[in-house]
Amino acid sequence: MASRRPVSPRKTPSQARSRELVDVLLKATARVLLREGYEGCTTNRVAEVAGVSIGSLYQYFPNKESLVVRVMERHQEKLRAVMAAHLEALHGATLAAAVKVLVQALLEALRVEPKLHRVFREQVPRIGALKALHDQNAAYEPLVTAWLEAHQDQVKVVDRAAATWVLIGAVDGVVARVLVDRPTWLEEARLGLELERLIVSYLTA
Amino acid sequence: MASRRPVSPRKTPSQARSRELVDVLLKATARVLLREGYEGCTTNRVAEVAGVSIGSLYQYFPNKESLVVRVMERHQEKLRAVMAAHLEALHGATLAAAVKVLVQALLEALRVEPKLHRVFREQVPRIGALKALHDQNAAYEPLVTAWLEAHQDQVKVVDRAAATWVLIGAVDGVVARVLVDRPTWLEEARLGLELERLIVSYLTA
DNA sequence: GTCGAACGTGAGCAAATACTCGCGTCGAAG
DNA sequence: CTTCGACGCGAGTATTTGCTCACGTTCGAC
Repeated sequence: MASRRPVSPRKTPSQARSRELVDVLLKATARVLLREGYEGCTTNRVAEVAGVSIGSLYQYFPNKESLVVRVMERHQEKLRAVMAAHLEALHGATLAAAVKVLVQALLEALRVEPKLHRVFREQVPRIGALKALHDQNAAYEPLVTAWLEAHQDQVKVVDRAAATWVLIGAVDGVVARVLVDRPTWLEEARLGLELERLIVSYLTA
Repeated sequence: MASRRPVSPRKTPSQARSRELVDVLLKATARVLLREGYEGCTTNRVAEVAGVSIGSLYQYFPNKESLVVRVMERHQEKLRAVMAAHLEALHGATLAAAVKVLVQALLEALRVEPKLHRVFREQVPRIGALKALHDQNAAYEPLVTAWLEAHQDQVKVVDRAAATWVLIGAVDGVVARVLVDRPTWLEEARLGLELERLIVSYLTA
């Protein structure tokens, strides 16, 4: 292998054809990730699947990691968009209603590309620039804490910081398990109901 | 790299010195995993750290994956042993008491080698023979379901199968989050209390 | 039409890495 | 003491893979 981690800056696509090329490359990366896994996702293979020269790939992406980072970022932006569309309904909602909204928003977001989401979780290592992307949902910490504070009259919580991590961890864990072991449950109402019960009962018991 | 996935069977250590060699290799693997991560855990590096010839390594381990598999198996055996030591106290316990026992058993097990545990979770890919080891806690499914059935008089659960996955996922998720973002909490009582509340309130709400 | 810049190409390099093989050493059974 | 198999060694091989570079092509401004 050549020198590890080339830092050399790459071109930014300016003309239409090169912007399309970048798009084709990212789609190919996702495709390869799905079919061959992270280890099989080599730069040469991505270029081949994209029907693009390996040299062109390296004009816009400095290394393999940056490819996967961009694909994950794109995916997470989609998730955020789907969730954001639901969060309007939060204003002035009771605790139970708010939880329902949040859970439904989360589940609908996960239905966007569950297979790809699973590959990210199972195979993409939590290393370097990729690590930050995995910890994305840890970024919700202040939001959850604030939300708990806003509903403090309806919530029985001793330690708000601890409750925040427990909530995030628990929901994230259930989602991960379902994604891997019972993916079809994403389409069923039961999962949402159980998640709501998990959250509400923990907060109000 | 040589031919992928050599299936050739390896020697089983019979004399004392070779059994020690295998032990040294496994300890070195754990050490390298901790310090250099999974990607940096090459067979050559493991042999070097172990102070052992690369050839000797390949006499007892057919490939890199088998090394990591053995290290994870060893670790999981330790966890099981720690947990098993606590599970005597389960007989005839009430639901709340049983949950307390289970949570404490789990937390004590996690305190064995949390750093290593974290590396397994964060970096070891869920691929091939390693995948099964990651899904270890999914193996608790029938036990949890049976346990729910045994306490059905104290538990308000609609769908026992769904509840099982929610429980396993939630606990696993909280543990993962704590291990990564708040490792010091493993030593504090608060975490156990919150976990108990999460489980008990979900089951009895 | 012309010219310079952006774009696209793919053969091929350099480093890394999983793994083998031939040879020397040690241990223990007789 | 001899012998034989288990043990241990590490230089070396086959292959992969991330990445570069010299060259040809297309685009768009003038």
